[in-house]
Amino acid sequence: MTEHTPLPLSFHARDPVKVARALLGMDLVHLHQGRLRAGRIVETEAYVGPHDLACHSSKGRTPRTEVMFGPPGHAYLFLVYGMHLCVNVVVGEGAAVLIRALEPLEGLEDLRTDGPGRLTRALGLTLKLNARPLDEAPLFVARGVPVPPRHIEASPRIGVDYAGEWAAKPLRFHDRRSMFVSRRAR
DNA sequence: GCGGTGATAGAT
DNA sequence: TCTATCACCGCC
Repeated sequence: MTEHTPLPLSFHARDPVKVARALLGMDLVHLHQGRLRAGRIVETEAYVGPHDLACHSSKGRTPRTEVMFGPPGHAYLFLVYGMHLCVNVVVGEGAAVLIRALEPLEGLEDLRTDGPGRLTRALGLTLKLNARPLDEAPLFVARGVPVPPRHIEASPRIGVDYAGEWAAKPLRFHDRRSMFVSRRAR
């Protein structure tokens, strides 16, 4: 089994765009019922704070968004369209980074991990993981190989057309070399 | 292209 | 309580 070293919570305590770029090449690991499932992060989106109209925290502090105002490095999970979970890394101050695609590393054979809903299903994540720290089991971000800036492409975020001028901002990032970015990101 | 599905937030 | 909305996906 591959070695997986959790990153410290302080890794995520930076400008949200920097975190979104720095997470590319890191690993997302889920340890559950004796199964280890892990993938390399190849696509992210930054939701930069309450002033960002695409960001859930722009609705203010609610029971759901409270975790985004908490300490960096914790998980923010939510259900969209009644059946798909999305997983974010909290940056703090109302900001978070959505993980949109993984390259399978371990325990994900024959499962699709290109897309925010697919990857949470493949990893077996549940809403119960919401607000948990991401530096320890069962769910953590592990040290990987950073993606050099020349291989990172920025583009508009997916599915946020309602967000006015914020919809067009280049806050999605992906590793150009990866075959596993979600379809609409290529 | 279209609809399933259920948590969430705000209205009633 | 009721209703609108939704950071998606699979199938047509």
